[in-house]
Amino acid sequence: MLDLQYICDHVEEVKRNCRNRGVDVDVDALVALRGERNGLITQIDELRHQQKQISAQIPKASGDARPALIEQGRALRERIQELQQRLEEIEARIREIHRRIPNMTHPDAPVGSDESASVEIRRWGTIPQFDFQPRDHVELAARHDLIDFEAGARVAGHGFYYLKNEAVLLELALVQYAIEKLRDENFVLHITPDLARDEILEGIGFHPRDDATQIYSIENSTLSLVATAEITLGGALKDQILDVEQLPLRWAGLSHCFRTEAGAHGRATRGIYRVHQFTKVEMFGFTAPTLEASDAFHHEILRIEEELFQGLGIPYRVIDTATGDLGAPAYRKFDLEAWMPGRGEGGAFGEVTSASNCTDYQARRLNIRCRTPGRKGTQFVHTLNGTAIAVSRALIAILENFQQADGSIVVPDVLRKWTGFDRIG
RNA sequence: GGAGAGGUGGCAGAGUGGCCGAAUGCACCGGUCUUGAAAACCGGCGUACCGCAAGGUACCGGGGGUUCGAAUCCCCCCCUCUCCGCCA
Repeated sequence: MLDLQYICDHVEEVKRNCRNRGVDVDVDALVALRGERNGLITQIDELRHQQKQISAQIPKASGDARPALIEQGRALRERIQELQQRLEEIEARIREIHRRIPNMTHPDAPVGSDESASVEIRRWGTIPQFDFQPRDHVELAARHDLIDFEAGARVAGHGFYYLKNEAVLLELALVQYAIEKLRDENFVLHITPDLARDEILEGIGFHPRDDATQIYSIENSTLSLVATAEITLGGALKDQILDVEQLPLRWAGLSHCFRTEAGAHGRATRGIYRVHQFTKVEMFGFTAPTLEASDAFHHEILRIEEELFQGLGIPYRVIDTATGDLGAPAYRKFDLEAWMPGRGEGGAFGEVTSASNCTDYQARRLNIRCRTPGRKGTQFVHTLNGTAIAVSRALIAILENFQQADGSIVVPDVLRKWTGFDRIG
């Protein structure tokens, strides 16, 4: 959520930003409604002021002066209630527009309506050249009995799967690898709940009970399954006031992630690229409320993501996400796309991580503030999030990049201390 | 699942219809004292909204209600804690 005052002070910028992000929202209506709202508030405050004065007179008033005062008070109450009702209607309309306005955008973020406008910043690694026809991860998994899609479908439906045998150890190794790296980077480690209250999801920017939601909700409750530990990590400090000197907070969280993938059917449904459940290690940052602070943290998250994939030896490219593809909360977003030899015709890059700077957009909704010594009041902190390892997609990259002519798969060196084996097959 | 207790400012914790936006303590900020620090003492210190300002209004878990007037009374909901049961 943007500050309403900011929106009204920067109408043209906000409108342009909405256009760039492909969000159709009537900013002028918002400004007009706010004017109406302010007028009403002024009126109501004045009436309440009168009412208070009358009420204060009553205990001191003589017996025969009282009935008239009481009657005046009653009349004022009724008038206030009327105006109050109108005010609430207007505020509801304001909220409806307000919540649809996305975050502002980093000046360097590429402007464009979709993915195709995103900019590749750099590449790392060498795309493997195979002197045989490379298999995709589904074939490789079948060959080594690593993933049971049929059992997943029988038990939980399409999009669920069982990891088996070496894949189990690979998942655990990837988690350990990411966790160890983040501990070395001085992140506070967490294993978070896999469910969260809907208000937390909304604060982060998800819409749990919407029609086209990405979120599984628990019936007869206000809980939903989390789509990422971003939700539980960010939500953990809801309504808290932090000391700016203890910022930035560097947090990491391990959780399962559940996604309905509504509307994604028929799109890359093969294998474990797009699934309803996976395991992920996530980074989250709370920084001081300045673009310098959050920008610096953003680049640090990106650096860590790159180092994780460099450590695995998986080629990737870094994408600066176009405005139309940022989603509402992000001010800027970098994605890592790993090379996946089995993807598309002859291999393709596939998204494996993302790193977002959400500035104060989430903090305003979650009411996470900080206090600065010598400064009056509080400010909303900046929040950031980034993927350390999303296991399912990292697994694809490992299986496909490190497959050998004989069908075996070489395990990245950095994982071997946890897998206990250096090759599958 | 059963029984009970409770939700008040950054924290702790008073407050059962008007004198309460709210005592007190801690924390924090400024000052006196001190070589410096601590202690002690003095003063200040919630958030948000409306207003050019003076100032005003709202906020005691959330929502409704009673009343001229509600932190305080009534109703509904949410949450937290304790004990018991069940359970990895």
